[in-house]
Amino acid sequence: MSERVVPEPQRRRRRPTRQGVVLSRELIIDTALRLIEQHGAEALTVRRLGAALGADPSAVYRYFHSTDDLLLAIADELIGRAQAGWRPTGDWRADLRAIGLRIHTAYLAHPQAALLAAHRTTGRTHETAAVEAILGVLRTAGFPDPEAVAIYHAFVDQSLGFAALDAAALALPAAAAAADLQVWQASYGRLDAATHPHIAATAHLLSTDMRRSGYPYALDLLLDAAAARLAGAAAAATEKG
Amino acid sequence: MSERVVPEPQRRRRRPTRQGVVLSRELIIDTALRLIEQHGAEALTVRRLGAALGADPSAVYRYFHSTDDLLLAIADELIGRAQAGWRPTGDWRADLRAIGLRIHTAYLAHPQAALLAAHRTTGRTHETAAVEAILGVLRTAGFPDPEAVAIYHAFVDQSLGFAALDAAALALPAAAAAADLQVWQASYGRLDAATHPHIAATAHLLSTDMRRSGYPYALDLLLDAAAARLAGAAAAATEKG
DNA sequence: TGTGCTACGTCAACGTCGCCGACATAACCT
DNA sequence: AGGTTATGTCGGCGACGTTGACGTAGCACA
Repeated sequence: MSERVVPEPQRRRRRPTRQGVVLSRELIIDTALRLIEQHGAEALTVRRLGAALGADPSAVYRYFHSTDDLLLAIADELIGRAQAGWRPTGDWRADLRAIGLRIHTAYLAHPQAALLAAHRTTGRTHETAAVEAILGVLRTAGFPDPEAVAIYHAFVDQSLGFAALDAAALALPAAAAAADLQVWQASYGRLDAATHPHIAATAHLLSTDMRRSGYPYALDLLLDAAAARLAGAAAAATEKG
Repeated sequence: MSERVVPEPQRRRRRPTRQGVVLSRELIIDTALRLIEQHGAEALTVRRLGAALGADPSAVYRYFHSTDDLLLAIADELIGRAQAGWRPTGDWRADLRAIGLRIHTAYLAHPQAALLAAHRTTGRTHETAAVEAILGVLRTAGFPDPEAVAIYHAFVDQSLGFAALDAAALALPAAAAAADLQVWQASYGRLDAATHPHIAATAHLLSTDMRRSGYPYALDLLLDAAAARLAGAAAAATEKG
């Protein structure tokens, strides 16, 4: 086989499939995303994708080297969607909060792809744009460079980490996901107060709280701490100068 | 079939396999961890596990209902190793910091397994013990229950999220990992100051900072914010009472 | 020491998966 | 109009998780 995939710009012969569909990378990515969205993460198999497209499953390999290649392409699409239309307001805290929540929700909209995407450094245009935007918010807010970089690092990795964690939970097969949720009511709700007093005292709070993502609260904690450090840096500068 | 698995305490007939190995849940878990460690996460299949054990693959189903069941057992084992030997000191902040770092390092010791396990709720003994310990630290420190639960949630998911993220980086094939690191020097180091002023101004800081995990710093930020909220709650209580 | 029960290791098989080599044909170029 | 070749289709390979049936070896009890 050696090279089955032809780069998109060189494609010229758009032969329709037996069922009359004209394939393209874009169409395949959109169809894959729709498949994940409608029928769950485990529905994305090459055979099912072929069926959904109205083409032989192996036709997908004319456009992507492997399913991993396809998933990375989907991931790249997600990064673009997360950033689309964002503009800074000048309020650093509100801006960072908005960016964080955007990343989180964009990834969670397509958990399967998020799992693969979250931990890679691509260096591509969408990524560099995001890095520049976040650093810009921090530096114009008045954070000294070393602090700005450290907070940038913590902020981004926390966002991606939570996104990956929450995406993974969503990407679970339905049965496993239900079981995981059930644990908080079943197991933790019935633990003996003698052996596990703290869990017993807060079981009702736990079972409702663990249903939601912990990200928004964690994000607020991070922004709180950052604000405190900014105030500290400003005070030190005033005192000194 | 209905029930193939016999609970561990009721096992009595320890028949060796054809190759002379005496199976047990513990042996299977250890072997699975070793398999993942040596040959990557994708090497954990029932067939390969059987081969590594010196037993028929289906023998695994005498000890675990499914591969997911096995995975949960592995996850709980990792939690157990993280907590092994930990004792509270009475200083809530130091205690939480120690637990967080323990979780992080325990998962990073088995990056491939961490990737599979970090996002599961097991409800098993090691996990409940860890939950009880963390909640205990927070509640005896004086956090009101709702706040204790919220901070618990943020703390745990932050630890697991970073663990998963950093584990993923460690688990990458050597070539891909090197490429990812290189990006920070190559791509980001050469961006034009006109189009990306903030990155250009901090490129040297970025390339050194992104080499390390952002977790310790993010953890400190979280603890800072928690301490501030505890102080606020204490002040409100004093004022009121 | 012998006998019966059954836990547990083994075997073969099912349906699914990703992926690939070979083939056929329609779209384009000249 | 004819040749080239990109691209859709077909059949099949090896691996996957999982299961039902089978046999045998270990234990309990005599």
